[in-house]
Amino acid sequence: MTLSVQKRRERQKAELRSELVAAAHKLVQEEGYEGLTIRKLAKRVGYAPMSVYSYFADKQDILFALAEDAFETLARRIEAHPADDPVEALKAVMTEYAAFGLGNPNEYRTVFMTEKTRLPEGRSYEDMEEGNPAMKVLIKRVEACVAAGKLKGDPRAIATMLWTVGHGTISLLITFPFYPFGDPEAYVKRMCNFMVASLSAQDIPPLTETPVDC
Amino acid sequence: MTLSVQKRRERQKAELRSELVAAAHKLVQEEGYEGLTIRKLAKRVGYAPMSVYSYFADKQDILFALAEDAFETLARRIEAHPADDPVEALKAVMTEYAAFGLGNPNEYRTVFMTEKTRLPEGRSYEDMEEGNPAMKVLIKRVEACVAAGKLKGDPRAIATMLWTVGHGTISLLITFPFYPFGDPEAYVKRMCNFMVASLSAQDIPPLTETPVDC
DNA sequence: ACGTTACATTGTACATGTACGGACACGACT
DNA sequence: AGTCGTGTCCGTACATGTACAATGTAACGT
Repeated sequence: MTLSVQKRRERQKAELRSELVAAAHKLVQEEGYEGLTIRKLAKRVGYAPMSVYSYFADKQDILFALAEDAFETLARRIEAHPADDPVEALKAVMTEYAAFGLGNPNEYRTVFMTEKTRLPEGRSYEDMEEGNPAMKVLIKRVEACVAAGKLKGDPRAIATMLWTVGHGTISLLITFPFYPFGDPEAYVKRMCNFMVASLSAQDIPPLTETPVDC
Repeated sequence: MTLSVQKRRERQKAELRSELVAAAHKLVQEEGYEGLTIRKLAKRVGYAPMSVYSYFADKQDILFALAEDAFETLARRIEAHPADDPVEALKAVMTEYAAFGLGNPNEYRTVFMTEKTRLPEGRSYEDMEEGNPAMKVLIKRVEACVAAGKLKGDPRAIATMLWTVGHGTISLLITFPFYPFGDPEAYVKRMCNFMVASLSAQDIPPLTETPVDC
């Protein structure tokens, strides 16, 4: 019964990890984002500070776990949105994404604006989609637009470009709240509409691995 | 002679601050970005660690000073670029900006991707242009394009949108080097060309302070 | 049953950013 | 001249993240 023992161990470990994440979540809610320290977290669950490191590589890892939870709810919120017209459905992804980023700047920052020294242990790219389930929805809805003839070109390239602009918009609004963007929501809508209109007018080629001529 | 004495003091202080910045710069060159610590820096200039805080509010402030230096050289590099056609001149701003960001990720990060808890003491918005001289050039060249009839609309709005996309591109390339953007330079050029082409096709209204209808 | 091995837990220790308050020098004002 | 205020410099102290290694425990092989 070696396997079953191993699995029980893993399950135990996963449970304790979840408990730590829950405690961290409560701590953040109660004392704010900078109130989350390893020592306080350990005390909450009755462990020694260093024990936390059996479950998380470092503090970033804890923040990542918190942010992943938040992003899952984002994905659900996007999916839950009504999608009569494929183009409107695509716009909804961007506006919901932006609303989430502006409403959860800490989580957005830890996932999209911090150095990626260590990727969470899986194979690079899929892991990013894992930690960002919204990306999957985005690609799906882009494909729907292409299928409906509203957009033309490579879906992944289009989605990547949309992500690029959405991220630029959100991160600037977060980082420079005093810059005169005007109303944040209006600026988000402007960029969103601009991108959809512009993409509609072009045939977007796939991303190229090699340096390009012009 | 109160004034002159005050000024001498200020000059002295500015000199010492510059000396500290220079020492910090050398430290970073020698030991890398995480080798820059307050204690090492203080030892370099023969001060006690806490003395550094007479010249900088905190460590971020030091990093900011370093980054500002770097951005000034960026502005010079952009200005130095030949600008026969106004559209080409505009594209040159974006590609140089991107090249700088990809080549100096640490500086780019401290200026554009860190929380702005304390703005450097001046009045919000102009200070941002101060720390980012490239923005001034960008607006100027957008105005040139508008004047030449190549672009239509509000120059500041156009410049802001270009900045948004440029920043999104650079920060994603920096943060997710493993995401399959393809060749980074090619992706930068793609976004740059896409934006110029798209902006050419529309009349861009000014940024609005109030929430918008559609 | 017994030694071995792997792993969870922890105690200690260190480097770091920085808050706090003291010591001191020097110009300003009476 | 003497007192005071202001700003510089620094010694001490604390919270924090985390490296290192010791200790204990539980499963495993023999």
